[in-house]
Amino acid sequence: MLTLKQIRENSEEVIRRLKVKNFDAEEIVGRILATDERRRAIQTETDSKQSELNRRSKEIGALFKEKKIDEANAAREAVARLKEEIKTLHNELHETEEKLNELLVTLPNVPHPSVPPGNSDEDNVIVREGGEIPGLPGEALPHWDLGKKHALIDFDLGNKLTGAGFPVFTGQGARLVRALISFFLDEAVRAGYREVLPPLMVNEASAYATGQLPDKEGQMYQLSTDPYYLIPTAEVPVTNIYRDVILDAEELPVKNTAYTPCFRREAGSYGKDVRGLNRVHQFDKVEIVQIQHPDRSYDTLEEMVKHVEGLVQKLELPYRIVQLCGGDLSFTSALTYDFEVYAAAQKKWLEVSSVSNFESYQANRMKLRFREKGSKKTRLAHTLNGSALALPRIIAALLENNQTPEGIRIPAALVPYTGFEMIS
RNA sequence: GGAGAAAUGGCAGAGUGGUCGAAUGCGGCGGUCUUGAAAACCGUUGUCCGCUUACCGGCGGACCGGGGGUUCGAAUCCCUCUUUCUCCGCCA
Repeated sequence: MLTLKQIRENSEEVIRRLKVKNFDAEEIVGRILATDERRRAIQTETDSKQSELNRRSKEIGALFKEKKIDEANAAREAVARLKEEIKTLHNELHETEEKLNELLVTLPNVPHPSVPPGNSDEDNVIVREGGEIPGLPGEALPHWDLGKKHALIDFDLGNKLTGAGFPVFTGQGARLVRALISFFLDEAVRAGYREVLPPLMVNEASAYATGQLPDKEGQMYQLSTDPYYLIPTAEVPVTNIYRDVILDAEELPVKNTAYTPCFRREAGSYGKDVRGLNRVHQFDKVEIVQIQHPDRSYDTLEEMVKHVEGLVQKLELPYRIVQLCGGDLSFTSALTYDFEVYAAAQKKWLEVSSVSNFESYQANRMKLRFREKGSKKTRLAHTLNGSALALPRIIAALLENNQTPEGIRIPAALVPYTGFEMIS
């Protein structure tokens, strides 16, 4: 969430920039400022009363020690009312703090000044394109047909075992999944990321810290037996490693990578673009996460984009990088680049990665700070993450684009991992 | 799942109702000594909030696993939750 300082000192700017996200913050910001003022007034009063009580308690203790029992008892009665007042103020303070927090979490992150205005993905800006779109013959098959033809992906079986959106990979298909995971992890480790294998379920505090709660509660699978959520992305556990942590500035940037399955309910998205692997409830993804000094976080964002770009290039996929417009930007992000690859049989661009800078929005929620050498003050760090990469749509594009009369060609970079050059 | 024990600062560990944000040791930081380093010695060393301050800082409040309670006063007593350890059971 945004810091109170940010809102207090730049309220006009916050309101103005949130308009780029099509978010009208005017009223909420007003209420936040009023509630904050009230909170501080109550705290000042509580503190001074508490200070008095503390002082008197010490006096009473001293009186008892001097055996002045009557005086001590009189003093005890005298503080009774003070205690009542403090109790009332305390409750009020608590309520006000809670209310303030409830208001704060409804404010999305402020977009970076470079974010273009817009309402939907149609207003996103193409930053860069690369690779070549293959010319396929008219009878080219979409990946769901290829998956069936070569016994790589079984959607019906997944439906039997679990339900729609839980595909089963088989044979060379399963092997391709494993190869991609290993390839992506190796590339990340080569780029200096530490490999992490986190839990696939997280508690409420973790889901809250990265912003899944309360904003996207309906998108996560929740257990009914324990208060845990199935992770929608490795971002959640991996970023939360640093919840309530104070780092030394020299430790930055902190770079972690993790492969995990991801679980998403995808409530509200049906019909459009959900065929085959285009949208599923469980999928595999390698995520890269960085914690960086605020002065350098945008350089880091570029570095991460470059990393992801290197991956799609090695996979020889036609791609484009788009900067999300305000309306398409997620609740917690300040700036996001999406990667899309072209699936030549479907003739569709498929989103395979999302690389974002959250600035201090997540860090503030999870109290992730760092300290400059020699300084006593702590500052909020910046958090960033990106998919590197999400598998299903990569597989869709690989299968579709590389189909030949002899079978499906595996890009050279992947062959050491698959152990075969051709699916046939 | 059952029984017992425990949770204190970066770490180890003392503290069982007041003068305790907390002894001591280690670690960290600054210094003395040294050509340099080590050792030794001296000093310093948590976080958050509020008020104040041009700045250094000052004052007040909170925090000894989380939440609640008893008391004029709680690290210390009580309740509750969580976690860890030991034993038993189950188990890949």
